[in-house]
Amino acid sequence: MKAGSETTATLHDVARAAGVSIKTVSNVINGYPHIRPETRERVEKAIDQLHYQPNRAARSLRSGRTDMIGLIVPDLRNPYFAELADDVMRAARERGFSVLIEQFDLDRDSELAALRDAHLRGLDGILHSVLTLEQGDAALLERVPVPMVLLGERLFESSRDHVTMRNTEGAQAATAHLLGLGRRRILALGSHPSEEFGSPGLRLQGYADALAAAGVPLDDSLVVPVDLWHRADGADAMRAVLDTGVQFDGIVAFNDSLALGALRVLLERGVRVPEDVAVIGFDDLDETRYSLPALSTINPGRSEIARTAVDLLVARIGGADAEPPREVFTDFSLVERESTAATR
Amino acid sequence: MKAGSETTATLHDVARAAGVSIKTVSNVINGYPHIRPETRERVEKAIDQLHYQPNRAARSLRSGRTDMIGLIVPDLRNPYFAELADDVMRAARERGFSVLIEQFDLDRDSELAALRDAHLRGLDGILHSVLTLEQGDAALLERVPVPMVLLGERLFESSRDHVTMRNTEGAQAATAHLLGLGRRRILALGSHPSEEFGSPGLRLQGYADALAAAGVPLDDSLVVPVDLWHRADGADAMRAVLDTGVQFDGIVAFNDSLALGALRVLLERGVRVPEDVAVIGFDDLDETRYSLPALSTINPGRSEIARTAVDLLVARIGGADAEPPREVFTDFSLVERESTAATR
DNA sequence: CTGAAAGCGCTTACAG
DNA sequence: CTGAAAGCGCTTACAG
Repeated sequence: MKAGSETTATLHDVARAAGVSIKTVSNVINGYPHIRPETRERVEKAIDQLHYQPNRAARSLRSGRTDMIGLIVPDLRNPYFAELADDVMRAARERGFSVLIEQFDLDRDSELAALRDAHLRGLDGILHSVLTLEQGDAALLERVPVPMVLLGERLFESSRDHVTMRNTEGAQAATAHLLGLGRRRILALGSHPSEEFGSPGLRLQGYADALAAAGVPLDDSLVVPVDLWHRADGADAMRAVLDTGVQFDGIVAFNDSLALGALRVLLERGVRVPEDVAVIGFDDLDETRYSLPALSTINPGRSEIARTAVDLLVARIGGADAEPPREVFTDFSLVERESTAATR
Repeated sequence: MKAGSETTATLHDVARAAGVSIKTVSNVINGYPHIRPETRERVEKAIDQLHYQPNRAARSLRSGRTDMIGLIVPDLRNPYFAELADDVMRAARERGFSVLIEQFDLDRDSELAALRDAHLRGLDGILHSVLTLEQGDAALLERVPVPMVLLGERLFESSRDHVTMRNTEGAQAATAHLLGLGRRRILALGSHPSEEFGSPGLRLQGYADALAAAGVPLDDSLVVPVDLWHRADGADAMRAVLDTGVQFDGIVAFNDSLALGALRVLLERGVRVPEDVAVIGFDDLDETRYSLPALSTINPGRSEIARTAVDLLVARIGGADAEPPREVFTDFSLVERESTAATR
């Protein structure tokens, strides 16, 4: 054993240096009580001198835990998921977990592949942000060999916990907000006609509910399907709508990216926001504060979603694995900014 | 051994089911040649039936590898780092590695803490996006127990590989572009007066170089310090500049977020872009395509930075650990969009 | 081409 | 309060 050697010290090296058994060193490291102060001190000194850091693979092999959770999300270029990842990492860290992120690229095959990935076996648990999973995939979810919590809309029954916002109520609040400004021809931007459930379907439902409650008939020409919810798609859809000549005085966009894309086109075409058209989005992305005009939006409580999901997962990891799956809805709030300021 | 048992199969279970030794199973899994086809087939069948997945902790303990690399970045709310993380994950995956992301929250203590984190020991290598590290921290970098590649400006000498863009040349190109449009009073937005090196210092140098080359004297009142480079900071700085009454006809913002924040304030105040003021940023964030007007910017070759850094790291992990540290500069390009369109 | 055995570095009953 | 020993599930020389 050379002083200053580059080779990594093990528990045995520390034990030898401190003149105790490896059990005692392990006890000190893992914070067990009932160790004589002078023993503890000697061990800690040896740890410092040798720059000892436990071998995580050995610890995991023995304990069966890795203190890592996986976060499976569509992609981090989408600011919603980047901000979600940030929130999840903060919540996980508070609970003593690191986060391994896996992207899956917006298509179904890629999403399924992520759930079959062998890496899952090396994680204590998985947070999965659902995009295309459906009832037929429930069996696949059962086969994931670790605890798992789903984020986003529950499209199906499964044995897994699940955390989501109140999509329908959020969209209803957004629509009611525009109705309260006196708007009557409100575009619903981002529907997915083929999906009854999932965020698009639920948000469309909320839109319809709000109209019904206000006695405003639903005009199908105001419901605009947009397949992907990126900014470019919102811009494209907005151009198409303007080109048809359909009249409207408000927009409920089903996410902020769509709203921001639409905003850009409206301004480009000389449509004034909010004077001519009031616009509200969904997600409360950081950048909605800085768009021109600043975008009103539904804050889905993303931090709370992250915290709740991590807590549920940690509980499962901690042994609450037999309990029935839980479904948690988080609170949302309406954020009023310039794009829906009163103008009349 | 119950059929359909929930307990996880091990190599021994597979070996027993296939009637071979665990060595043979291991050989099949790790793709060694020279296995009789029928043996391989029997083993593969047993693996399928038992849903066998290797225990990664055991594999790591034995092999000394985890097939995971760490990515240490300031924070994912910043779109630059979210897009970088995306690029790094794609590059890593191609090389067979997963990515564990660690954020460090923009302050020095947090950045240093990330480098001391015990989790590093469980990774095959580290990619670290430098924010505040300086010469005095070189010793700390030596102590990181795994291969490491630094991203971003090299502020100091160390024994680690390093990948960055040509900051000075990029800023020079951006400034020259505005000069080429006939602009003469060009704001430099985002300087850090106390830092001579690092991105802010190098970009300011490029700005100064371009002015000098064009014979335009540098006016200190046009060099605007901005501490943080978030959109809100760009907006605040822009308001402050407009309030002083300083005249200008161009802006070189030291990153896109600053540019986007400034853009918002300019439009709010009725300043026309690019007619009154031409604006160019730095980073080529996805959203610069969709701002109003679309933002010209310097594309730093982020994907190439990510790929290069991952490749260097993988080479170190693969044993090229004795070679002297390499410094790699990636190519940038100037992306012309509406915010610097010719108007005269 | 395949097998028996050692050992990676921990944690955890089991003793004392 | 501390020690000696087993064993987590792999990979890897070493034999044959």
